[in-house]
Amino acid sequence: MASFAPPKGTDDIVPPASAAWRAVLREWDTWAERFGFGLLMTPVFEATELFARGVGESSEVVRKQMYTFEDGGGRSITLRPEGTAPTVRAYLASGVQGAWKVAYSGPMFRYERPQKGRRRQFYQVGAEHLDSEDPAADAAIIELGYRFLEALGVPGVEVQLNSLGDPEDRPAYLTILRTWLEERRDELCEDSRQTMELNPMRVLDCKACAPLLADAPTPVAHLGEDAASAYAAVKELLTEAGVPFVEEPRLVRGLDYYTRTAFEYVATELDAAQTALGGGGRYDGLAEAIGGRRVPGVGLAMGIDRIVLAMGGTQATSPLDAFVVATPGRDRHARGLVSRLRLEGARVDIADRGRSVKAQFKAADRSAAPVTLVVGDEWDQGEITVRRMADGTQETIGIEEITQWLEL
RNA sequence: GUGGCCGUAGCUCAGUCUGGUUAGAGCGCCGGGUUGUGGUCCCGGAGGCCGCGGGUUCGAAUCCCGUCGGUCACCCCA
Repeated sequence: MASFAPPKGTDDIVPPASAAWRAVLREWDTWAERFGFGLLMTPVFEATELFARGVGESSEVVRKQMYTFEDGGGRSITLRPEGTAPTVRAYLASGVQGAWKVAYSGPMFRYERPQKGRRRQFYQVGAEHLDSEDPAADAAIIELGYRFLEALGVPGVEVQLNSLGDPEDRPAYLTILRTWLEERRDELCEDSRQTMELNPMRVLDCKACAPLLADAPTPVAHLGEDAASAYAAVKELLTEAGVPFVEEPRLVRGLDYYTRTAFEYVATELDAAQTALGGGGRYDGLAEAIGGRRVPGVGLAMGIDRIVLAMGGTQATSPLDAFVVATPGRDRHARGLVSRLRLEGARVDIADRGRSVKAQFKAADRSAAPVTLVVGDEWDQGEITVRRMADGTQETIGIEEITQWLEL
């Protein structure tokens, strides 16, 4: 037998499970629009250099997780591992001046060993607010993500918040941190000792060293004046908006471009390996890092795979309002009825022609539609039979009453 | 990149330790019982290179080696 399995670490997302995905994407569109974010679509592949410079050479993503290949023209191409760098590139490419609020959704790619909630091709929704330094933009982004998860009914969502400070404050802080880490070098795990050389701040995130790091100097305790007042403003605005959050001084994100605000949405009810539903932060230096002018910005990204996991298969609503069954010889009438109902906005389906009534009812049952409409000889009297599938009760009604009966 | 577990029907699995006629079950699917009624019941049917390759043997789903795939965790992250 031929193997039709998709490539390692990728999935076909098929019904009925895909219903949850559809719900997530719809909810995202709704909330992004409510918050005033336009739609952005960028290529799924970009020049490798964009991510190398944007995401950062010291990040795990760039060092060993990129899908990179050479195209027919000898260019080094990379399947996008995240959406922020492409967004900033698109902003610079578009020639737009001033604030830009965009939202996107689509597949991202990272070459890793797959496991639960972590795939080589995974899906994110994201939003970015460019050319804004106002902490209100940070707060609105965080609120957007929170409202979205709330509306989906994701249980146990916790917003974790931190500030990583401005680039100008970074060298002084890093010196303090390095010194502190050096003094305890022997107590750190092997990974942390390596991370220390590459990007000392990320050591703070090491779970194995967590007890030791409880007293480590944190970026939020060494903020410059501007970053400190911005952080205070973000917290105040979130409180006013009614978005609960917890401060997490050792929260450090894996991508190198973050400055000031950093946050994560954590699903406290999931296993440790999948708790990170999404996150984001401010990236005031990113546009310059990829060779553009200074464009401060803040954004968020969330993993649809993780959100669906956290929702725990809660979607139970029927995908159809009605299923139509045709008795022998009534197929044309039945199909005409289906067309009419669809035009009126109903979600209706019908089986292939030539199937026995019994087989059609079986299909109706499987479709989970709450009612079945039977088109039979009563059609000639302007009537059809409607059957409630839950309890098997049925009655004959006038054709014109259908719309009303379906409560459309 | 590291480690554990697992590959037999569409799905879940038994059979593997102790090699031996045509490889099984449940569920699902299709048809019939009921030529206009599903979900229950009864009957029938389709559907298997036992992951792949090599080796041992008179004989391999079963033993050995390799390989590929799946899965979970570490790392990291979404």
